[in-house]
Amino acid sequence: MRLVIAQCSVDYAGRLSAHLPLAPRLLMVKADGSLLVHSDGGSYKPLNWMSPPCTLSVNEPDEAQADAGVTEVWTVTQKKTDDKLIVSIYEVLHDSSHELGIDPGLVKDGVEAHLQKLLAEQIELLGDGHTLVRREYMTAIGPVDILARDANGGSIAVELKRRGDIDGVEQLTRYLELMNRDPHLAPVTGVFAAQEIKPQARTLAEDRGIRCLVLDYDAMRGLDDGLARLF
Amino acid sequence: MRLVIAQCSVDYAGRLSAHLPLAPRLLMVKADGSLLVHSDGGSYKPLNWMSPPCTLSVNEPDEAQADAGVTEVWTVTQKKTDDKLIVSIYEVLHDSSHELGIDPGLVKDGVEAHLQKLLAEQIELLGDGHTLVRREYMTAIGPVDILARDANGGSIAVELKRRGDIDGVEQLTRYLELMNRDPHLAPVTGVFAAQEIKPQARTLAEDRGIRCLVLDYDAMRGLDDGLARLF
DNA sequence: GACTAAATTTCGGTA
DNA sequence: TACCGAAGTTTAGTC
Repeated sequence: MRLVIAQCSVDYAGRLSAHLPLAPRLLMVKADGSLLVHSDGGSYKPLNWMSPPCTLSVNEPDEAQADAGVTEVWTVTQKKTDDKLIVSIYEVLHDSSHELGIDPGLVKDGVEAHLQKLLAEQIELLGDGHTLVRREYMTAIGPVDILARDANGGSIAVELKRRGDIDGVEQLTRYLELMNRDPHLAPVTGVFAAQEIKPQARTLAEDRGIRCLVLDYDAMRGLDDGLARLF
Repeated sequence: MRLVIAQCSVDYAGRLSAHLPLAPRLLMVKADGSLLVHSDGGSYKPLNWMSPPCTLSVNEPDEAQADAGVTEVWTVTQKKTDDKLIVSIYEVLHDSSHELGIDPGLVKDGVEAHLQKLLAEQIELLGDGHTLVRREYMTAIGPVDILARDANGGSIAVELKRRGDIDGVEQLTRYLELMNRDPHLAPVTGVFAAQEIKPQARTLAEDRGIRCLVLDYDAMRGLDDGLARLF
């Protein structure tokens, strides 16, 4: 990895056009040739970048550029998409290279997957007498997060989200439409379950006869830990 | 901005749990206190990070950590979400600080906006005899990208996307439902136009009587450039 | 400020 | 490998 702090301007041409005016920035060149241009603030997203696979070539400025004060021109190109990133360097303030090797990688524990597991274990949160049929119930247009039955044996399709948005209601609506055509399942009732449900999503859901259920992740996890301790 | 290359392991606890085993990595500390942990490959996304506003505190390792070879422990906390990032540093290979100042920011030109402009200019791509009514036609639930009329004077609502996904079809469906209640407009036909249309989105659209139109951005742009040269 | 839609999205899983 | 959905999404625009 090569780290360069430099006064530079940047131009990107590809899926869109973008330009960064002259300012000091960090240029990070990774081992795979990819380039990240970072400022000293904002989020984890760079101001501009080129994803691998790509190639970096360093060139002399032409006469006009040299007159403007450019000392180096970096061109990063991606073969597949024809994207091009051009960095005009005016002054290098720092330049260092480091051997890092390949990273062993991240170990992580997801959230929606965990929520689904917890709700499947605590299916009575849907209401008294509810039973689990199965998780990830396949349909022609994709898997329904949870299929259950209520106390009367009616089918319940559950769509799970961390944040309940309109998109999730649409998704569940499509599933319900399809499943209600299946005589083995119909009638199928929808439950939209999330840690947080946006008012507009709730309105749309209830307007369509879909029940909304707000889940308390910490409580569910706590109960799960409690169960784990008991057995 | 402070750049540190170090042997380190990283633990994150917050909306999920994540762990990075011991390896050399880049630690980028931005002026706003945010921290990015980068490896020497992958995309622009860091292996792990903490978004601002957050605070970084550097501490001595406890005895057990010191015995394991830890020389410094960085703790980054975000007050609002209670997220916590802990970096255990074993060996510092590089450490430098740089003044960058605030960045003037990115100037960019989107694609969807450009596509809309081009299609409005080349409205006959919708079919012979089609005429433009207006772009960004406002409805109660948001603006329709393009409203046009076909050769028979019938209304056409066009939803434009770079990538035609199911969401876009749902969006257009909502517009059509609403617009067809307006006697001045009805009947309104839908056209789903995109550079690329996903098979599932196409199926859903055609099932609802919405026509799909694949746009050739380069050709449209080329034609536009040609027009620009002519006039 | 809340909410919605887009992203040069990236990333992971599955058919 | 392509496609689809989620993301500690982030970001930008609109109401």
